[in-house]
Amino acid sequence: MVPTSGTEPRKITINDVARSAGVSRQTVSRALNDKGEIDSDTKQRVLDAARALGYRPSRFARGLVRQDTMTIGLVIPDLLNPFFTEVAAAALEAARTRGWHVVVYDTADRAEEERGTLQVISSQVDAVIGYFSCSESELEASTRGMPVVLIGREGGSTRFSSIRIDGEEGVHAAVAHLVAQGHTRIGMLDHHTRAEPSIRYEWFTAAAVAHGIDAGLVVGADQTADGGGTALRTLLAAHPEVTAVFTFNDIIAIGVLREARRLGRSVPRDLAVIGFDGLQLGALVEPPLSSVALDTRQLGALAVEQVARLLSGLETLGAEDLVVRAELRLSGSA
Amino acid sequence: MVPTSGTEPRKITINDVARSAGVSRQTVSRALNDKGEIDSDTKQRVLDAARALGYRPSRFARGLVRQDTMTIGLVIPDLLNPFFTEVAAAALEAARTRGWHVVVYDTADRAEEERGTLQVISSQVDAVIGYFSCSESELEASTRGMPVVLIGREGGSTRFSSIRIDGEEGVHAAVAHLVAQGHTRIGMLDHHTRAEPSIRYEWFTAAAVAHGIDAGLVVGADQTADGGGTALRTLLAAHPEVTAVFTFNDIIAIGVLREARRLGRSVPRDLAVIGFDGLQLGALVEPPLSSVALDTRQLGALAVEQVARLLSGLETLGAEDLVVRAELRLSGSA
DNA sequence: AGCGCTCCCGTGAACGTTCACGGGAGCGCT
DNA sequence: AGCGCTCCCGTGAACGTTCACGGGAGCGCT
Repeated sequence: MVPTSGTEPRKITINDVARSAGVSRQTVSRALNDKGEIDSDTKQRVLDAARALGYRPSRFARGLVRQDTMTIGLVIPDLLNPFFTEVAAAALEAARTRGWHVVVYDTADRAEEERGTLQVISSQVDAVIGYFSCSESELEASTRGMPVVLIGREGGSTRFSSIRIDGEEGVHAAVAHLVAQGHTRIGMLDHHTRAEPSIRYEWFTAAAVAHGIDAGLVVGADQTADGGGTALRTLLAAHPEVTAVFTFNDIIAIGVLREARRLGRSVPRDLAVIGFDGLQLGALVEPPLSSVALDTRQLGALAVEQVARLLSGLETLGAEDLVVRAELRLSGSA
Repeated sequence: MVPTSGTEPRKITINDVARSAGVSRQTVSRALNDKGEIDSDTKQRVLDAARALGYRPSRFARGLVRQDTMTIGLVIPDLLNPFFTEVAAAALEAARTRGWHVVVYDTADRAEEERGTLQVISSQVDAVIGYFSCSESELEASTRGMPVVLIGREGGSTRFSSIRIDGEEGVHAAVAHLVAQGHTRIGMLDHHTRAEPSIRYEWFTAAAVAHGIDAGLVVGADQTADGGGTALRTLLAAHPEVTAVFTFNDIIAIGVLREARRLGRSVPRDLAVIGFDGLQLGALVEPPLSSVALDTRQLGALAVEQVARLLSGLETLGAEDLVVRAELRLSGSA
């Protein structure tokens, strides 16, 4: 019979090691876990046997009997997007202080990968924190009974907790600042992954209207630096009179800074720029980026905190507590 | 008796749901896993009971019986360091194509956290990819029998596989380029987390000697942009004649670019700068960063590939295949 | 009436580990 | 001699799920 490539050799168990070393499985367990109550010679013999056989303990069997580990899943669309890098780092930090493990899933911004992740995640983790683009019913179907905390998404149902990002005042302050600097033609580079405009655009519109300026100078942009550059060209081609730009996020704004330089426009003199997110990255570019900044560490900490409450059955945080405020932070670019 | 905060309510099991719904545990399993062979009314009753009780299946029990999931641990010192962000993203991507799960541990660059991670990781994952600063014997003690692939570290023993970063030629090319541009006083900003100089410094020294220039203009720098700025000031204070700088990595180089601007030095005219790593970030700063660039995606893919071979018992890759070459990539800064 | 088939459900066993407990051997002390 | 203690080791049970298998009820067909 030809052995197929799929025929795994039967898994080595603790009993195989025990037999090989001439001891009981309990003694093997003692040797491997550095417990006492074992002779040092015996211990060495067991360790040698385990190594010779290539034994690896089953984490499932171990986890089943001593139920002391907690693992959460973190689902993000793109780890290389600095915003999600910061969120992930914050979540990892908050999880670490609780001794939790974090399985990270990067869905590459594709619905297909997100669906695939949702299908497998429930058997891997005890709770989920994430940024999802699928419908709530899809989410519900694959996370039955599991705590789920959404980030940056207005939760329609009460099934899921969600951390809300409130930038209304911050965006208002940003527009007010630009107007105070004398700008009257302020463009916005929104994201364009969705058909409908973003809530950040709505905040911008409201602020513009409140200051009596045109809120219609809007162009969709890819959520990358290149996308920001391209969108800036489009915006300036359509509206050359624009002297200030507010962007959906910092990555787009950084692309704007770069493109402005290529176009020979000095920032902030010829073009004022304000982003959104307040990434650490904004301090590295020239000029340093002004931004409606939010505290990503607080965001991660809040998400983990809520998961902890959901898991323990404690009183959960209400929607009014699950908010991260974004505030205007002025730097060189505006 | 006062209930202590530690008294968890006994975990709800499949049997509790079965009893509540008046069926057997197998029927509960069928309902929850969308298997057939179940009446739709029964299924709904089970689902309701499960929800009412707050039942969450044990992933350990499930994993124990159907052994089909593979999980690897990824240990990095700082996810916010863009180099490790890229490595992590690459590893996640490579793992995803294999259907593997990845638990990420950020050790915050602290030996204590690294030790803590090592202690718990063995019961959580099937293999480890990581960047460790501890000794090999410590590593060995806590990863007994588990495949381990180290990145960017010369493996002394044969116990561990390691992905080597070979920048010798790339650094030589960088120095050659600077010399060709007329630079004779080239400084280096090494990292200073360790007592001994880095291997990148050794490459730099060898290249400098080969070109007959002084290799002694070296200053240690923190692995941050601020660290790079501070180190540049120190370097220029001691050696005002320096006209070019090679840095341990891109983050330090970006700090150098920023500091040069503050000092009124134009890059590359007054100061040429070449980094190491080739981060995507380098394209966002002004001027775009020249760097001895390595392919982080290849690095991640290679690490995951080796883990797969170690786990399956296939022939493993030898040291000569576990190499990522870093090559000079010129951009605006030099 | 008897047979086979489909639909639906339940019971014993197994996955691989740790926990709880029991107990033998050897030694020192009274 | 008897007792207690330490050191070392082994056996049954349990963790909570899925798999394999058996089987009853109901229906249609010959």
